[in-house]
Amino acid sequence: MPQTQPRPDAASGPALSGEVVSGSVPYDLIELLFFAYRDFVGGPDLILAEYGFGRAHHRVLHFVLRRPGLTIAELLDILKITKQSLNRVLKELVETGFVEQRTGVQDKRQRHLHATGSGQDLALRLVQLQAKRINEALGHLAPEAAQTVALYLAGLIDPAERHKVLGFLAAPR
Amino acid sequence: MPQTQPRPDAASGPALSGEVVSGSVPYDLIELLFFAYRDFVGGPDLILAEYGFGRAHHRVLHFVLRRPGLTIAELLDILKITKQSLNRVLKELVETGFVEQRTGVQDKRQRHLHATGSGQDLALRLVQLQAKRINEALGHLAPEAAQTVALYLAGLIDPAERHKVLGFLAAPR
DNA sequence: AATTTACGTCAGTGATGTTGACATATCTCA
DNA sequence: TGAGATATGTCAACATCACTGACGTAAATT
Repeated sequence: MPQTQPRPDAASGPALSGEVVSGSVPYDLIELLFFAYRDFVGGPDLILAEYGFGRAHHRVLHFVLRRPGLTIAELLDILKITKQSLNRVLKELVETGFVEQRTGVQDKRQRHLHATGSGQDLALRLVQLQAKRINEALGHLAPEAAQTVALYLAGLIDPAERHKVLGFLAAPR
Repeated sequence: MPQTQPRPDAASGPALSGEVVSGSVPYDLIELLFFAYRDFVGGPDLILAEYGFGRAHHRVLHFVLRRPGLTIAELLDILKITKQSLNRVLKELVETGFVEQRTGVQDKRQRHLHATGSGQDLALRLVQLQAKRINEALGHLAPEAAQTVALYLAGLIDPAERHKVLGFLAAPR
C-alpha cells in the first residue's frame, strides 16, 4: 500500500522561499509516476514493434486520430519536438499507409493529417490497451478518483502550457 | 450526484471530467499522463544538462540516494535496462565523483553504490524541484488526493511488478 | 574442482531526439 | 506587383539512451 507524505499545510509551511523541507518530499509519488509511465507505454511498445514502429509513431498516430485534420504545426506544438524529428516518423507512417496528408484548401501550404483505415485500426488497438489498464486501476477506486487524478496530472503540467493542454482535452471530439 | 467535496478551483480553465464509463476510452487520462510526465521530467533535464548528464543519470542517482548501498543487480531490476546501458551512465557518475562504488564485505563480487556529497547535493536539488511541482499540484486538491493518486498510479504498474515496486516504496529510508 | 553468480567491457545497431542550413511553395501586405 | 513572412520538406551531423551478442574475471557455491 503506497504511503503518502502528509499534505503540505500552506499556513505552517515556509513563508518566503517556497523551499521544500526534506521531510516533505513525496518520494512515493515521484517514483510511482516513473514506474507507472514505464509500464503504461510498455504494452503498446510491444504491439508497435510488430509494425516496425516505436513510441514516436504511436504519439503521432494517437494525436492524428484525436484531431483529424491536424496540421504539422499544430502537431509540433503538441509533441514539443522539432520538425525534423517529426518528419522522420511521419514520413514512415505516410509511406506505410497509416496516415494520410491532405493539402489545405484555404491555405495550400498546410498539410492536414488524417488516419487511414488501418491507421485507425492500429490506434484503436493501442488505445484500448491503455484504456483497459486505466479502467482496471480506476475500478479499485472511488468514482471520483478519475477526476482527482485528472486534476493532479493537470497540475503537474507546466503552468505556461496548462491552459493550452486543457483546451485541447476539452475540445469536442 | 451531489458534490460532497468542494471543488477548490474550477475557474482556471476547461473542466476535466476524468469520467470513465465501462468500456469507454478515457482520452483525457491517457493524454494527461503524457503531458504531465513530459513536463515533470523536463525541469530536471535542464539542471542535468549543466553537468553534462541526462535522464538516465538522474534515475541512477535518484535510486542510489533512495537506497544507499544498492547493488548493481538490484538497480538493474528497478530500472529494467541492460547492464551495458547502466554501465555507461554509472561509469560517468563514478568518474565525475557523484557516485561511489564499494566492494561488498560479505560478497566481494558485489558493488554497493553510494552517493558522494556532491551526488547528494545534485540529487536533492532535482528531487526538490519535483517535490515542489507535486506539492503545488496537491495543494489545489483535497487532502486525500495524494493517496488516491498513489493508488491510481500503482494500479497502472504491471501486476507482476506491482508487489515488488510497492515493497520498494514501503521500505524504510 | 567444476559450475554459477556478479560484474565489467568491447563492438555494433537502432530509435529518438537535437542544431544548423537551405529549398520550395504559398500567403500576406504595402 | 513585388517583398517578405509562413508552412513545410530535406540534408547532414551529432548526442543520448536503449538494445543484442560475445567474452572476461573474480568470487561464491556446490
